[in-house]
Amino acid sequence: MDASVGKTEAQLVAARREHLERLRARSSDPFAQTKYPVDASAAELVARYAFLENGQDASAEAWSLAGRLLGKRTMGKSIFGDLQDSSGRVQLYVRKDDVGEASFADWDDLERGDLVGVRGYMFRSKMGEPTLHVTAFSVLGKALMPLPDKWHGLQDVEKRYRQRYVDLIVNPEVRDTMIMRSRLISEMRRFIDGRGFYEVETPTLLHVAGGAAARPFVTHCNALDQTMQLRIATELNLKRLIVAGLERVYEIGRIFRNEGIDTTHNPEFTMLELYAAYWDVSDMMEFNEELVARLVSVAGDGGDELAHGDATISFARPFARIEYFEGMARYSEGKYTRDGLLDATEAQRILRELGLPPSPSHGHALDKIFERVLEPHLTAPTFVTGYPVLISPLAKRREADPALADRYELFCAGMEISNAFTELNDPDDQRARFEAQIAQRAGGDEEVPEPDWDFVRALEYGMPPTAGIGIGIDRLIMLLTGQRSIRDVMLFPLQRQHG
RNA sequence: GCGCCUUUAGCUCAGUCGGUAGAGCAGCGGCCUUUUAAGCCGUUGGUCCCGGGUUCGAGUCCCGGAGGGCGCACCA
Repeated sequence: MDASVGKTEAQLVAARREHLERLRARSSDPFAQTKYPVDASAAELVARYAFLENGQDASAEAWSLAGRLLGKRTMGKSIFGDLQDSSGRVQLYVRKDDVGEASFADWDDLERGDLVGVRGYMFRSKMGEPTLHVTAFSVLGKALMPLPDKWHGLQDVEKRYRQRYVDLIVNPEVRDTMIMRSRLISEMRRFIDGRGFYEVETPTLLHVAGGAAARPFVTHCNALDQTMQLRIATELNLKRLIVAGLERVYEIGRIFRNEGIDTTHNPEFTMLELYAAYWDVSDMMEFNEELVARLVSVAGDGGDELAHGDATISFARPFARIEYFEGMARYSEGKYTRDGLLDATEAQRILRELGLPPSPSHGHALDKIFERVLEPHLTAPTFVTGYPVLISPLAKRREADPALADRYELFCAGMEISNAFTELNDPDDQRARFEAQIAQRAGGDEEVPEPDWDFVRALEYGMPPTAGIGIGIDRLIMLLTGQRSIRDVMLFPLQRQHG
């Protein structure tokens, strides 16, 4: 806890401790409670009794619910309160006549933030508010810390991230977003499981973090007395499982990349990777389109559109498709052609022309040009297909055009949503591409991973033709919930430790 | 790493030209048995992010530092 508690805050805490002692003195010790029989939720009750007219009650049916008291309006011998549980909020009404003098006195020592269990029946107040008329209650916990402003909630962004529990208590929109995230991931699993995939877990601690271009976090394993790296992708281990014959596998898990932090990057984030033996990239594209359409429907209340800023994005299928080099040419008025981009010297010249710094490698240059030239135009969901092999070290070549990989990326709102390809399963080609990466590393591109030679050996045992996909879950949730910062779709985003 | 913005009561925020700290909510004491940002009366509460400097005097101006946000750079 924060050691520097201000005087005002200390007084507020002291007052709450006095209330606690008074409750204990009347043998209603909040912290002595172990459980409470709950048979309803706030949202359920409000929905179930929607038919009640103003002033009408349903006193024949009693319900018990529990949650946090978020408001208290004392009117002499009666009290209105607001109870919040995980489903939402419902108003409470307590009368001295109903609960008795001794019990009513407990409410003097209850305040915003406390945890209560209540039993009673529903009615609709004169003003039309669905309300639980409380006939009995228990104090289930005491908040010793004062909650933020009841109207403005918690606005201080830093405190919201550092003390997310407070943010979630008082800011309903934050709760809604996090609950929607959970529902969307759950729906994603249901969709995938329904197609015969096994969910698997592969190691987070690795000797060589591969499968992507990123700097890893480095740590040390005491038992082995060896340096370890945190994974930057799950790709290579999942493909080992394809070699092993599991045929359809996926993992939803944390990935760690020791790089910058901004509105679309957090050092640890959640990735879905999925591999299907005997599929090719076009099977994956269809799967991807269906999955995204399904999630849009969940997030968008059954529709196929999502609000994005002031605009609306349609996810009506089929999504747009454009070839990588076609797109580059189109959005450069024909200046950046396939031949030019595939020439390392010309690619560096284009970088200069765009005012970008020189790249440590040809592949890096292509990515920079793509981000500048094409990506900003990809607002509607669009599959960009046919990536150059030189930036696709793990993808299979197109048979008809060996400079290109059978790969696509799905973009939306200027953000990369997924990356998929027919997997390279020729061990000799894979070994050659790893060797090319060693040269890139030597050339100064520190993002290029160290080769994982055991992965080549795995391919030497034979991997069936396979398609794979990676989806950055956090960015997808941002898109689906209309959040502008990755921190607003993560429960506990990374913050610098206080000095 | 660079630039801009920001940090005042538990929370949300004012604070003019440099003149010695304000409001609402919360809390505390009252009144009130259908209110809902309840209302009415009274009232407590401050490391103005930290450290220097200028000044008779700094929340305010200057320098340095820290946290946070945004943008750029970085980041498949």
